[in-house]
Amino acid sequence: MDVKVFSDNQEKLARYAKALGHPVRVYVLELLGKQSCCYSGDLSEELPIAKSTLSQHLKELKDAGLIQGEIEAPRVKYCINKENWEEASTLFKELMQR
Amino acid sequence: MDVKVFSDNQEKLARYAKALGHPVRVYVLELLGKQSCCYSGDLSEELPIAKSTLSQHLKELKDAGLIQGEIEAPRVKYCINKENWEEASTLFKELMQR
DNA sequence: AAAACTGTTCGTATTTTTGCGAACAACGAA
DNA sequence: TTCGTTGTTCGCAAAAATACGAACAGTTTT
Repeated sequence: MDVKVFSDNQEKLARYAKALGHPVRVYVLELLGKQSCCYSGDLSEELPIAKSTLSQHLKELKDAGLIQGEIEAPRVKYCINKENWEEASTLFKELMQR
Repeated sequence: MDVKVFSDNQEKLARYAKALGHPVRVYVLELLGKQSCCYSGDLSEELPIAKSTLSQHLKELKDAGLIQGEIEAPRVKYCINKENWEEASTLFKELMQR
């Protein structure tokens, strides 16, 4: 049976927050707030982490639904997943506005 | 020397987000948004987790600066740490508003 | 086709998080 | 002072997160 303890929104918010819970991922999302899209390679140059590590962080953001990747020739173009981003925004707003 | 890669705000935001990255902690903060304070014992009854586990979650929120605890007779009263909560609110708002 | 470029996946190691029960500490009540 | 209540801390175990380099896969360039 399994009684439900947390609301969907609580679970979702926690999931989004968790995805935001690392400086690298905040960095990426902040960048995507400013410039609509970015390439993994550019990030790799700015950040002092191995590219495999960066790839994992991007995967986390993707799995959480906050970004989406699009293959573009040799590279991968990342941008915000607008729908989920707005959902996250709403959830955070609801929580914080008091 | 250690060159700085992330801004203070990025680090702070990640820290706050991390603290929000668990349903139990979201639950607590949501509650504190509605009712100004709460007691660990009440939470313990509503949530299906051991009291030691709850205590740890509260400690995390405290360490992150989002709540503060005040000893009140036999119990402990928790409430929002207003200053930091507002800082977190601002940081999230800045990130999300686009 | 071979080489170069870009990014993911794999294997591994380390650290952190999550969770529990038992033991403990602080306090008020009997 | 002894007992009960409340909540934290300790010790432990299991799971997840973080990070790296090596190997791999898909394209494009040569």
